[in-house]
Amino acid sequence: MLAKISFRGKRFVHRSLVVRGNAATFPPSFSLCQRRAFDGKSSYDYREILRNGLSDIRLDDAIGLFSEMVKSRPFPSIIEFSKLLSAIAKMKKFDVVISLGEQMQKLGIAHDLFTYSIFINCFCRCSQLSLALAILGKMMKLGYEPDIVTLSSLVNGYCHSKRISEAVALVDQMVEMGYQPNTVTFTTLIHGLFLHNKASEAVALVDQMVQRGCQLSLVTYGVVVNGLCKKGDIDLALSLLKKMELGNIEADVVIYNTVIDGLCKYKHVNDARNLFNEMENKGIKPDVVTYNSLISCLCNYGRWSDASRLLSDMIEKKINPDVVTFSALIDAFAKEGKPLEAEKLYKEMIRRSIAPSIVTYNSLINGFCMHDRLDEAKQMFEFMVSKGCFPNVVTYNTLIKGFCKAKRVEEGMELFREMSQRGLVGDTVTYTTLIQGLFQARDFDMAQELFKEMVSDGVPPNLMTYNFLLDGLCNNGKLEKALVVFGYMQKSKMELNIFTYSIMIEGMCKTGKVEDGWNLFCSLSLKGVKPNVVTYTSMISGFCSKGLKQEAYALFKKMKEDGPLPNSGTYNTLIREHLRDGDKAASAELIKEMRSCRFAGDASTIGLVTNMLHDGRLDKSFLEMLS
DNA sequence: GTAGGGTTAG
Repeated sequence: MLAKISFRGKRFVHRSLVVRGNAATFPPSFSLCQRRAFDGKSSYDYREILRNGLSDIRLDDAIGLFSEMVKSRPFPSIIEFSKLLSAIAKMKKFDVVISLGEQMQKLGIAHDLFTYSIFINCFCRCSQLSLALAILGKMMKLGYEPDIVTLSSLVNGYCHSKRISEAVALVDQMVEMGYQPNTVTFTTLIHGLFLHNKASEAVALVDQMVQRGCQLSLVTYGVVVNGLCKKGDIDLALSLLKKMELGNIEADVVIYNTVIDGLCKYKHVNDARNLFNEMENKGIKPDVVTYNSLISCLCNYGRWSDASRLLSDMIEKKINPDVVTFSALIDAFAKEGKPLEAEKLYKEMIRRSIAPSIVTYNSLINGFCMHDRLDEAKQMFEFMVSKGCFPNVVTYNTLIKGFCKAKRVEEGMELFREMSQRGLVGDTVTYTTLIQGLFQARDFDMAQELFKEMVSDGVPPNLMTYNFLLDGLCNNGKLEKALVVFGYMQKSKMELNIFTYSIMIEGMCKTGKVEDGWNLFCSLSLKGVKPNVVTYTSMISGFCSKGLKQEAYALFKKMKEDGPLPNSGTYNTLIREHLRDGDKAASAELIKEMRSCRFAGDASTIGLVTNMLHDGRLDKSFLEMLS
């Protein structure tokens, strides 16, 4: 069950262990082997290493140290073991700690309160809460009472095991039993609440902890500011940052980065830049992450020249760009259809010995796909594999989307099969893209087949998947089936959007169920969903098809008063209705209005007018008016 | 010698 750690004994010994003695004459590893060969056991003092502190020790060396410790007789004290274990836990190598603990057990080295506490923490951190609880039971049987530290670890364990209500209950229980939750306990729970999208409870708990006399720490502020930024409450995050600084807790670069990134994500680039200046004025140096947030943000706006300027700026300030910096810029240039610029940046990152990552390659592939250069996309795909960088589900999704968009859905399906052969599992995006592609190619059966496969494979369809399915069914004359799916969607927890309703309204209107369509349209305001231009146009078209010209015109009027702006489709639908009706004056009037909005007659309208010209119902001037 | 957290790219 637990990860086994392979021991490669001597290779793990820390350099400082061998510097003493004949290090000058022998290379380190050689000198060590020599000594081992002499006496068959370690001849250096692990105690000295422990005394000197383990803060900078590497994992390999820590494991080597452990293997030396278990060789010595008598065994080192449990305090010495716990120093080593906690150093490894600080590296977040929790599985290693657990494995070493098991080895101690096998060797008959008894644990104490501290080592048990370390194991409980490690089990909690790697989501093995039940094992943590088992250790707690064992520990209590031995007469050790858990203290606030151990209990806080368990609170963390519940938070990380999606059992937030039990985490809350545990803290309540602790209070009942007379424990005093401290800053760490509260901060852990606040973090858990944010992780479970319970931001308001988290914020309320901050107030409670203050009332209980617990000081907020930099960590507490970090948790809260991050949680607020992630849900878009940037103003509150910003005011907390100010409050923290007024309370004499010194801000660091990371908390500024968090807020700057939040501002970037929620489209306040200028505020982000202002905060950037503010932090510099306060003497907090921005780092590569700060720049990466700003550069990515500018790239997302297509402001690649501003982004490039920031790259020069950071290099000037001797802040080294990394793979994230280059990937963001390469992504922007590739999307913009500037492959030469992207390649220049790619070469520059190689020159700086920065290894491209899968994200870099995926961006390059996406750039080619977006500009219908599928052959080059595939070449890039092969190139990345040749460089030992293996495609992931995003790589395949990008290529599949490219092929579907280029109406080459069979090749998309081929890629889908290939990825399965490589042991990669398609996700919601993969299936959704292919279902859309298949419907577009009018391969209705295969599309529905794939939807079934998606569900049976346990890949959860999302709203987009369902919308494509509804659209496909409606376009295939299967309104009844679409209505069943729609009914299911309404009963589910999914929040349907205007696309869902537009598809259904159009489907109803096109099959003559205009009244049903109208009822659904009227129900939208109750649902708090605003109809868009497509919804209005579908409904207007529905009225027209039933000859309900007045209703159509009334809805058009309402749309102009408080709805979305009519588009070419809206005008053309109404113009055709007037023409069929023989109402030349009204048609001419509407064509004029449409032209003033810079729209022109569409193929369907021009076709109708041409026919009417031939049979003499219209004169030439109509055709001229249309374009 | 034991507990908590926050930032960036597709």
